[in-house]
Amino acid sequence: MGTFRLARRLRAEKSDDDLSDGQFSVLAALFTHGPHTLSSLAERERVSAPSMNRTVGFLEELGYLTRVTDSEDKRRVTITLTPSGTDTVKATVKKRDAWLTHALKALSPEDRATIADAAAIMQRMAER
Amino acid sequence: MGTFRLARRLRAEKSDDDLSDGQFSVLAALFTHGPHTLSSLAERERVSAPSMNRTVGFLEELGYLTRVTDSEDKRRVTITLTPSGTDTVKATVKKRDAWLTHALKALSPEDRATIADAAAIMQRMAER
DNA sequence: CGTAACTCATTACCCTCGCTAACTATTCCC
DNA sequence: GGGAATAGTTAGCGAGGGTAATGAGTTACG
Repeated sequence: MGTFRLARRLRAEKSDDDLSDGQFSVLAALFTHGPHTLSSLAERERVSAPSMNRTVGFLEELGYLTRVTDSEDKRRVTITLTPSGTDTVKATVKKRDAWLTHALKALSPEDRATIADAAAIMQRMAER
Repeated sequence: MGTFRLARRLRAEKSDDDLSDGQFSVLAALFTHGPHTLSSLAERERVSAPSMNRTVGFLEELGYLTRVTDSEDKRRVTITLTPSGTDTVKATVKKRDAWLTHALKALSPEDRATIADAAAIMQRMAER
């Protein structure tokens, strides 16, 4: 179960970010997959709706996203990245890559390729 | 950052266990690496001493391990798996493997090999 | 057409598990 | 012998997850 330990390690590494993993992950999802409703976000991140609601609320306060109630179905709320949110995603990706790329540089090209392949496979597994 | 999502997925999958990841991880460490002191366990799991202390306390209450103060250095405490703890490790490993092996069976042998290699590399990275 | 059932978001509250700070007991060393 | 260092522990905080309950809006149907 070294995966958990690596996750903890990664988490520790980006420490002086203002955003937690879950928070950033939401911004990233909005960035790569466009606007979502609350529940679709919750489902995508495999988290309960109330949890996602809190995360979204936090990100809204920071001005990274906006909630707009749908005009057709007023129960629904459309969550969209603000320009500031988009900037943050780009900046954070860059920052986070720093440690990883540093760590990856210490590996052989073969190892790097292995990691990349495995990442793709894991992605598919997680989305199953 | 699909790694976090996979970790969450794995976590969800073993849900009706009585042990959390961290708790099980401690038992597994004792199982594979033998008795530890509190601080060595904390360091191995990359967790603070108080956190590890709580986890160990919990596992002690369940009768999975014992604390014995060292006779030479009475500050130190030796933490050892009980037979019940050993059984639990074996049983839990078996149970946890179920979902993973199921998921892995859906992959091609090449993919499985990739995952295995990557796991080894990640292990090394996490322990750096 | 009106009401019952359902759906989406939200609020209230709790639990787990991480942390730091502070304390105790023991050992080290001068 | 007494101060510094070390191992474990206790106390208390915060982040982030969960479930239950509520409110508002929509849909189904008698």
